[in-house]
Amino acid sequence: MSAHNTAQKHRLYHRLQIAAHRAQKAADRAVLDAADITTAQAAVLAVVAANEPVAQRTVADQLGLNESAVTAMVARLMKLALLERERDEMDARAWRLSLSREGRHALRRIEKPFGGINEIMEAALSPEEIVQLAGILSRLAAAFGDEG
Amino acid sequence: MSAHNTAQKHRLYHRLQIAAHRAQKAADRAVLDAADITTAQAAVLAVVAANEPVAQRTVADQLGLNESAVTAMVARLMKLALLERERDEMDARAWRLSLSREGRHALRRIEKPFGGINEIMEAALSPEEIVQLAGILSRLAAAFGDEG
DNA sequence: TCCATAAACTTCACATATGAAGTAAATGGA
DNA sequence: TCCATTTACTTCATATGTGAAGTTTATGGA
Repeated sequence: MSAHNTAQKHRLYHRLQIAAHRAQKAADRAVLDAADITTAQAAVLAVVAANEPVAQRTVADQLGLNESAVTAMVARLMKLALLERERDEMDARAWRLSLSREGRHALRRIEKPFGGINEIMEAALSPEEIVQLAGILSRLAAAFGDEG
Repeated sequence: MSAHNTAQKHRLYHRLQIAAHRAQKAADRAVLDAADITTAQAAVLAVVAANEPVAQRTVADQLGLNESAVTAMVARLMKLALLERERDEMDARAWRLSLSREGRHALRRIEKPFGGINEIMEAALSPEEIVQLAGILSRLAAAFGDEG
C-alpha cells in the first residue's frame, strides 16, 4: 500500500465498475429496443464497419477481447444475418468479415438511441469534465495494459 | 443529438467500458492469484461482511445486480464454503447471509493484491484527478439510475 | 378474516466473457 | 527443403450477467 492510498480511499475500482455496469445496462436497453441487438454486438459491428474486410484477430485487438469471445460473437451475428465472412485468400487461416445489408441497417438504427446515452452523460457532466474523463479513462486503459 | 455532442466526440461510453473491462481483467488475475476467488465474488463477500447478516436482496441493491445474479453467486460461494446462510426467522422468504471463517480469510488475502490495483491507478493519475474521477463516476452512476 | 398485491427468492433460456487445449496454416531459419 | 515456432481460429468448461416466469411468504385494507 502507498503512503496516501487515495485510490483506495475513494474506492475507485469499485466506482468504475459500478458506473460502467450501469451505463451498459442503460445502453443495452436503449439499443435492444431500437435494433434488437446488444451493445456488445453493436461494438463488433462498428469495428467491422470501420475496418472492412477484417480478420477476427483485429476485432479482438480493437475491443480488448480474446479470440474465443470473438468466435462466439461472430457466430451469433452471422446467425442474425448481420455479418458475413469469407476466407482470406492470402491466408487460409483467417476470415474476412464484412457487414451485411441488415448489419449496416442495424448500425444506423442504433445511432439515435446511442446518442441518448451520450446525452445522459453530457447532462451529468460539464464539457470540461467530459474532456478530462476521456483523457483519464484512456490513461487508465493504458495503465492496465494492452497485453491482454 | 445535442448541439455539441462532446460525449460522442470523445467516445466516452466506449472508453468507459474499455477502461472498466481492462481494470477488471487485471484485478481478476491479481485476486485469483492470491485467494482463488474472482473480483465479483470478492465484491459479494465485502458487502456481506459490511452488512452481516444480510438478505440477498440487499446484496443485489448494493452491487446493482438483479436477484437471479445473486442467487447464482451465493450458490457458488457456498459451494466454495466461503459463505453461510440461514433462514430469517422474522421472514421465511429471506435468508441471512454471513461469512464463514474461510470467507473472512479470503477477504483478508485479497487486500494486498487489490492494493496493487489501486497503486496502478494512483500511478496513472494525479491525486487531484483521482478525487475528480471518483466524483464523476458517482454522478454517472446516479445519472444512469438506481432503478435497475 | 380473506384476498389482492407486493416482496424474496429460484429457475430457465440466453448472451457475454475468460483461459486452456486443440487444429491447421504460415513463416523463418538451419 | 524441412522443421520448430508462431499465428488465426475453434472448442470446451466455467463464471457472470439479464429478464421473464414461477413459488412461497408477507402485508394491508375491505
